[in-house]
Parts: sequence; C-alpha cells; structure tokens
Amino acid sequence: MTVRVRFAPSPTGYLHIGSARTALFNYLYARHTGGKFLLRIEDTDLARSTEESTQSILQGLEWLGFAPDEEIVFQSDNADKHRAIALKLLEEGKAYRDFTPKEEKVEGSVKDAIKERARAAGDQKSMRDNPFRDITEVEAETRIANGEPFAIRLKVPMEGTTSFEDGVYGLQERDYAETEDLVLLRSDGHPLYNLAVVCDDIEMGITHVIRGQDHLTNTHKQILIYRALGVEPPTFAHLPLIMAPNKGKLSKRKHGEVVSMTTYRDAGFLAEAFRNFLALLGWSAGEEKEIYSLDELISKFSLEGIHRSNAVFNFTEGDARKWTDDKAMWMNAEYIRTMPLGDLLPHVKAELKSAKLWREEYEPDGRALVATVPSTESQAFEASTEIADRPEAIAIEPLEVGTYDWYIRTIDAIRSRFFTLKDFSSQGRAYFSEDFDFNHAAVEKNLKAFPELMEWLPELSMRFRHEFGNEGSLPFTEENIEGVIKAFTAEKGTKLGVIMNGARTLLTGVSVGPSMLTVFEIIGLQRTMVRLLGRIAWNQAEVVAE
RNA sequence: GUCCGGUUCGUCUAGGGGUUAGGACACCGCCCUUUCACGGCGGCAACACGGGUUCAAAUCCCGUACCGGAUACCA
Repeated sequence: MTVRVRFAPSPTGYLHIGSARTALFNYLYARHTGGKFLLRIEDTDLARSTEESTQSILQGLEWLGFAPDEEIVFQSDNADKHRAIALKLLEEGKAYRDFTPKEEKVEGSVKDAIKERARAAGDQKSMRDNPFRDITEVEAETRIANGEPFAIRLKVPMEGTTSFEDGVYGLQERDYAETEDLVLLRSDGHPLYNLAVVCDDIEMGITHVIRGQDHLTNTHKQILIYRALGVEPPTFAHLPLIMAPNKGKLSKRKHGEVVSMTTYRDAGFLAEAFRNFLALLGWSAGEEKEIYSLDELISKFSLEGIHRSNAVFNFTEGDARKWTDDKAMWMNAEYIRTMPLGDLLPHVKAELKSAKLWREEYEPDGRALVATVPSTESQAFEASTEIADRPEAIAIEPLEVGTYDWYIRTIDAIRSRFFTLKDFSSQGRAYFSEDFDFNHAAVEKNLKAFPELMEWLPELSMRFRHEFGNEGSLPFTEENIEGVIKAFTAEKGTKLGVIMNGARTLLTGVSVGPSMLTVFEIIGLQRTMVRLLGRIAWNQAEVVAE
C-alpha cells in the first residue's frame, strides 16, 4: 500500500511556523516512503475562513517548495457528503439527536469558559448522561414535528477504551468515560471538524496522519468515528509543538510577524535554509550535523527521529538584531556563503531587481541561465563550481566594473558577511550604485574618530591616480594596491587599520565586508578615486551624524 | 478539576546502565588580516527534585514539582 499523507491547514490566518513544520514533516515522510503528499484546506468554519489566508498559506507552501501531488481538496466542498454520513450513523443507531438548546456564545476567552465549565461539572458528571441519548423514536419525531432544532451526536459506547499506536508517542489509550458524545452535525446542519476530517481522510485514502500534538485527544474521537463507520483508522503520528521563548503559545496575536512564513520569504531568507532549520526543530537524525540538503532530509527522515518534547522558537521581541531565532539566521547566512554560487545567483538577481539595482550586463548571452537552471543537485554543483572558479582565474587583471565577470566576482566576495538576500541590496548597495547611504555607527567609528582622514583619504585618491591612472601603469589589483597602501600608511605614520577602515566606510558606506584589498579592486579604480575624494560622502556623513 | 504528554548547557539537540555528558547557535577570549559581523583555535555553560532497583543511574521504576496540550453545536 503506498503511503498517502496530507497537510490540512485551516485558512484562518497565514502559514504559521508550526504548520509549516507539520507540512515539512508530511512532505518528507511522503518523499521518504515514495508516497503522495496531499493538501486539504479545512475551510468548514465559514465565519473565520478567508480567501486571503488560503492564498497566504498557498504562497508559504509554494515558497517552501511543497507542491501537493494531487489536486487541492477544499473541505467545504464535501459538506453534503459529511452530512449524509452523519445521517447514516443516525439511522444505524450509532448517533442520536440532541435537542438540548444550543448554548449562547460566551464573552471573553472561549478556552477559559470551557475550563470553567469543566471545573464546575467536577468529576461527578458522566459523559453519557445526555437526556436525549436514548429517547424513543416517537419522542424524537414529536419534537422534530414541533420544529425543535437538534444536533447530531455520536453515541459513544458505555464502556471501553480507544487506543492506537502513535508513531511518535507510542501506545495511547483513553477510556470512553473521558470522551464526550461529540457533536457530528450542528443544529443548523453544519458538519463539524472531527466528522469532516474522518470523512475526508477516508475519501482521500490517507494512510498516515501526521499532525500537531494538540490533536491527540481529537484522534481518540476520530477513532470512535472510524469504528462507527466500520473503517480501519490510518496510522497516526503526533508532533511536538513549537513554543514561544516563554514556553507559551506562539501566536500571531501575541508575537506578530515572526510566526508567519511569508515574513521569512520577504526578509530575504532562502527556502532551503529555512526548511533545514525547521527540520531540526523537533527532529534529529541522531548525528552531529546541522546542514542538510533536501535530498538528505528526505533520505534520513523517520518518525523515530521525532521528539516528544516541545521546542522553543527563540527570539527577542524588540531587539532588531535578534528579531528571529539566531540559529535560523545563522543557517541562512551559512547557506548564502557556502551554497554553490550558481544556485545563489537567481536569488540575488531577484533581490537586485526589486531594488532596481539590476543590470542586464550581469547576465549576458543567457550564461547564468544555463548555469543556474540545472535539473539535479549535482549538476547545479558542477555548473556553479565552474563559475566560482572563474574569478580567480581572471583576477590578474582588474575586472571592468559592470561586466558579467565582475558581477560574479563581486557577489562571491560580498556574500561572505551577509545574512539575508536583503543584504545584497542594502549593505551591498555601494557595489551596484553611486547612490548609497552611510551607516551612522560606521561613520562615527571609522571616519569621525580620525579627523586626519579628511586629508589623508583624498590624498590616497591622488596617490592611486598617480600609481594606477596613467598609460602603462600597474593594474589596479589586490597585490599592487597593497603595496601602495602600505607605503602610504608608513608615510603617514598611522596604523593600517585606520586607513583601511576609513576607506571601507567611504567606499561602501558600512563597516564590514570582504578583505579591503578585494573591495578596492571590485569597486574599481575610477569609483575608488571619486569616493575617496569624499566630498559628498563627508558632507553626507555630517548630515547622517547629526 | 480531569485526562494526556514532556523535562540534558540561555536556545536547538546527541547520548539511553560504567562518557572528562558530545555537537550547533548565542555569548566571551585568542589567532589570522599591522582593517570589520568571514575563517581558525579555545572558553563559559546542562542531565528538574526525591526515593528505589543495581557493584554502578543522566540513562530503568515510583513519586513530587514545574511546563505544555486537550477538555466547544472552533479548527
């Protein structure tokens, strides 16, 4: 029997980080077993479901790369079938009509109201004492004739236990006494969650249900429905939950955008990096390794590797530097600086395009296209190493700014200190445009702290012109630049760092980046000379500093 | 309240009768670059508590505490 799993979000918000991980585990399990990964939108709560959040969820899944193997099922489309099944159970005496008037919606927290009601009932109350559980058909007919509304509840047997072997938590047992006669159909004829899920899972041929641990008790209820229907339940596996830093619930209301998948897409995260991070939240292959390609995750994934304890998604609210989990950020940076360059290029292109920094010269003759649209990972690697090898081979002569070769070398150089794709257009802006800002802290630390630089740096500009700017001069390459800079530094009797850091800030607007010699070279002689003169920059620095 | 589940460095985790309790992130230090948030090396830092079983318990059993989930005519 081939494995069929499903991810079944309810469209009442965007794709939550916990849901994303559930989707990931389902996806990995399907791929690992050669099964099918299906998607079902549980939009039976018309009041709360929105088209907007359905789209947001779909976008999140698309970004993560989890395309369903079959057509998407919308649960609300099956409401008639669910109703029919509830009626069938009623007919068979496995369900009954409950004429108890519907309770009014309570004010405030629903959760608290439920807790309060349960406490008030104490342990005296039996789950089987519904007065309508065993009324005669005649009485029921009379009430119906009187126009009394009724809900349909499952008639849970008086004695027994539901049990199942959970793929993660092991044997789970629950006495019938702990389970209420759950409502299948509302008095307005609307099918409820547990009924809808069971019916759809049966119809979709689901073999393994992998979902959050918060569904553990639902599973017992659902098994009761499977039994009433005479259908063998699928295998269940429940996942530990992802918690907020205070070990409480991670929610949009309390924590905002950090929990939404689209936030990470928009913040310049790579889907492969985020997937990798997510996979390690609650699962481990039992080895000392952090970076896993999707293929590796698929081949190593197993239910046995899933933990039973909840994991904290660690971030600091109000701290711009730690707005999301450190490890997620590190993982993204790690991918950006170590992944095959050819795989990174399309992402950088998209980022530069959206920042209006892209130039067609960066991708002539469809060269990058060939290298970056490989059909397998190994091909991607070959293609990208080929590209990555090029810069070194041609570094003997300075590259012409704005060319394909220059672009490749520049991206490869600057990616080493970047954390997100956004950095290519923000921190890296000075490489692609004359219109860039100066970081306040960098100006303070590297320029204003050394007033002499206001003289020295323009002087260095003239020195560069003298050394490299004439017919037959040495090429403006790292090795040659180093010689000139060192001599210049010695002349001024200052530390190399002062000159280097000052130049870095004047040239790039920031205080970090690749080796400064590399920066000089890829900024190029012309731009270096102009920027070192620094009129505009010093002026701007003043403005920014104030 | 009741039922279910959990508890190894700040966080993610490895280990599951004998380990100097390992790795990663974060943090700190040193080195490299007479420059930085790259890189290299190192440091800080954990078995919730109490009983038992055992020659030996972080590991097995029981209890306690704490945390989480569930307990809807929500999903």
